[in-house]
Amino acid sequence: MAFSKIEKFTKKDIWLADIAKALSHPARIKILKILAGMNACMCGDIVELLPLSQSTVSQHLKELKRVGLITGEIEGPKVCYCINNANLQKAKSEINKLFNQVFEC
Amino acid sequence: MAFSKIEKFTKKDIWLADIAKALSHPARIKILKILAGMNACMCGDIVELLPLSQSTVSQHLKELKRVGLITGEIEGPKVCYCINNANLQKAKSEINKLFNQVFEC
DNA sequence: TATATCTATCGTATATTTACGATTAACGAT
DNA sequence: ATCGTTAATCGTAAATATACGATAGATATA
Repeated sequence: MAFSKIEKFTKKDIWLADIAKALSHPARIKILKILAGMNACMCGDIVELLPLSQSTVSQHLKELKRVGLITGEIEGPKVCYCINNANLQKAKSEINKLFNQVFEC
Repeated sequence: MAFSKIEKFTKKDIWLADIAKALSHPARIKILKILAGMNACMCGDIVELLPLSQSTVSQHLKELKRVGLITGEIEGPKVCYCINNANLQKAKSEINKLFNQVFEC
């Protein structure tokens, strides 16, 4: 790769691509669904619901947190993960906007 | 990585992740917007609109074609790329479904 | 205070992605 | 038939992602 060319694109496109990247692994899709199904937030029993090790799940959670789709609050010895509804809403609407923009061809 | 665990997830989640992966680079987001702006399909002058080499753009086009978001028809010595509206529509609605599913928490 | 539990991080191995230049293949025009 | 144009593919290098076990840090409980 020598050097990444990512900085040559618009902030918006970089942001959209970054959200898409966070959604680009089935484990992370599943984590979002699990967190939704719990309706209150929940801690890392997520690990038991995924066919992956604790450390790998932790990495996937970190990636979702990085783009702001979830939050993780320390609660005693556990960590309580939640969907970040505001950011999810923003992601949804921006992705929709992209699709609509691409449709009008 | 030793072995990928992707086959341990549902077909639907794998498919969603795959679409997201195709959208996970700003060059591919921009390519979709370019193709939309042309409203008829167009050939690889896309290259001139991107800060990337011809071979790199070709790889990005291949990735978008792989997941079916665009089509590429040979037209003489050129290749004419188009948005695949049906597949784009499907992607849009499934991603929306995912977001709505995750919201109801 | 010692112990058990939970989760992030470190170190590491392997796979995949990104990017480029060079080459090849396919075609139209001369 | 040759030449120029277009775009895919090959070979390669470097960056990033995926996955795990081991370890470390934080905390609740005994």
